[in-house]
Amino acid sequence: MAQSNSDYSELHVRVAWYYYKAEMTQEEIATRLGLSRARVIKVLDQCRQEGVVSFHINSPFTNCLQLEKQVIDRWKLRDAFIVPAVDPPMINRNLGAAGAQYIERNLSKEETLLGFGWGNTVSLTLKHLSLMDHQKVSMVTLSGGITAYLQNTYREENNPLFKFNSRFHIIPSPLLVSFPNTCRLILEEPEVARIMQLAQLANIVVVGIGPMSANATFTQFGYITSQELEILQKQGGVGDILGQFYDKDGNRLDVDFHNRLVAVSLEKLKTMQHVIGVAGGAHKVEAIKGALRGGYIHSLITDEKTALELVQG
Amino acid sequence: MAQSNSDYSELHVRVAWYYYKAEMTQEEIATRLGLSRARVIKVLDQCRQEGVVSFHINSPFTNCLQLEKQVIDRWKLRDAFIVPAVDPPMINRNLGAAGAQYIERNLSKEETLLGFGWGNTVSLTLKHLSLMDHQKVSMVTLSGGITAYLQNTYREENNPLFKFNSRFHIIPSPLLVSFPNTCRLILEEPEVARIMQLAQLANIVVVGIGPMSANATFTQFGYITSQELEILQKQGGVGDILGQFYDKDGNRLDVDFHNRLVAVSLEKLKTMQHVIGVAGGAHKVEAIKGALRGGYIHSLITDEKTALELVQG
DNA sequence: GAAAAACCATTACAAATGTCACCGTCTGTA
DNA sequence: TACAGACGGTGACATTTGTAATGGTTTTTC
Repeated sequence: MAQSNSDYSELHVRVAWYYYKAEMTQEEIATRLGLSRARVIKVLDQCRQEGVVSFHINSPFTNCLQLEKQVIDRWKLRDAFIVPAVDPPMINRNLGAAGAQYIERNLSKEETLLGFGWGNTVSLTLKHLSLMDHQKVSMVTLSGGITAYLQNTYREENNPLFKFNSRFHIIPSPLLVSFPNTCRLILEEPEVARIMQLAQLANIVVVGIGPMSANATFTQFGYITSQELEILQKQGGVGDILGQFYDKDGNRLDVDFHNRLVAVSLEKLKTMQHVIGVAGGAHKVEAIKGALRGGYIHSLITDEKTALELVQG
Repeated sequence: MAQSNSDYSELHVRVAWYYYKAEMTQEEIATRLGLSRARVIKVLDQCRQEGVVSFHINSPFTNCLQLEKQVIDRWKLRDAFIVPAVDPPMINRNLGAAGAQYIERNLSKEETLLGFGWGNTVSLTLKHLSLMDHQKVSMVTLSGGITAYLQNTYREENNPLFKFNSRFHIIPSPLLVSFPNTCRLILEEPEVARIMQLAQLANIVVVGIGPMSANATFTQFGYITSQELEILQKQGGVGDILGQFYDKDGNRLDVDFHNRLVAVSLEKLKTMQHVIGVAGGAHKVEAIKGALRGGYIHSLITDEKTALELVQG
């Protein structure tokens, strides 16, 4: 019954099924399959990690729906998905799970192209996405800086890039380069230009929203020095999307290093089909408001606490 | 934050989210929400029961896929979904879970009409279907005999009939009546005829396959006496779909009580868009083979063990 | 072909989860 | 007012799940 090459996931699917669908205990499963209980535990762990099993929370009537409505109305959004708040260290994990569930349920049967922005939350969303064996999904990045997508993965096989049968199109370049000139040249490279054009066709785009602070992923990655950060703040910057900073009204700042970024421009982002912002946490509220005022995102995924601040502000 | 009337599910969604997505322990959840741990356990139970949370098993590469292919080829099916086998008493539960997951993943974004046949497995499928708040789903029955759909539910609010925002169209009649004449009159009733016509439009139809034995749900419900059963067996009957018996080649038997059934006929079933049979267990193998030979179903959902018998036979 | 690494069973223990019996509170009813 | 019944908290206990240490076996690597 076991198959040579597919043994690995064969076992995983089987264990996951027995545990989550047939509601057998781990001990029963171990006995039945001739494994140690410890092994069953490990396999189940991997199943959750790698999306062999995924949990969906369906609210039949209302949950944060009340709040969702308020946020949608107040900010003229297309859609909002608001999930229960968790404590700070876990916020991004939580939002990643939220983003993934949102995407999964909004995936149509048709061929879909998913666009992904840069950042920790986005990367976590990617991580939580379950392998969708039966769906035709391709993915494309909206910026350079591939490493950021990989930071939250454990091993190679567990890499989101491999989760999809279909293509993963990555802009082959760093996110930020040293000279505007280099940047221009990279953007003109056919291989790069091709992917950025492809990105325009994405059906769903997920972007993170970066706050204006020293502990933002963006600054922590060393893309911005603390002096530069100060300058940006002086110019009224409140946050960034795809590395591009804007003020509280959402106007893109006119700063040097925007010319050194390899990323889809905010202008182009505005023309895309469905841009979803995933962000939350007290320190991001101003950044989110700016993004909303700038009209860069159509839908917002966030947590309760943040959402409350967005409607009360 | 809590809302008067929606308190009930509000809490449920919150607890489920914290447990399954944020991976908090029950104790943490209890503390955070000011509940007893026992309560959290109960709420989680209800969440699983009522589909507030649902588990999906996604096989990235292969699982029983090998077998699925074989079954599809051998019987010229459109699709097959084969899940790990469990021990006899749990078979139907398992198949119900399988049926539900299959439907959920095959639901398109568009308005969908689901048709449901009669029987225990079908009823369990219905029970496992998660409330799909964002999907437009209507349901329609293919036969009389409403009670069968309710046998596996616990309380009123937990009733599948209420799971769907949208309409649930039920043929208002018993499954079997005493005289062919009564039957004819019922079928001519506009209210009945209307729904049976509607059923023709179903995008997906799920039917059970009944075996030819005294402990089949059909006989246990008292629709058939043991003498009648014997007669049917003598005539070559191997199983039934929607109360209609057929022989091993799938030819519908010519027996009296088919004229007393309020159900979509097998002939009409054959013209439907996508008919899915859900059935498994050693005692059903012959019935399933008959159904396959008769061409009554396009796709089959079953378990490994049964599938093996189907390809080896 | 030997050392290193990966894998897995086993065991014992710790933590989380599930069950139960008991109790108080609140609500509707006679 | 009294009483029944639903609900939910509490604490003891049983079961299940998770973790870590040990040791044997297989696979990889040089």
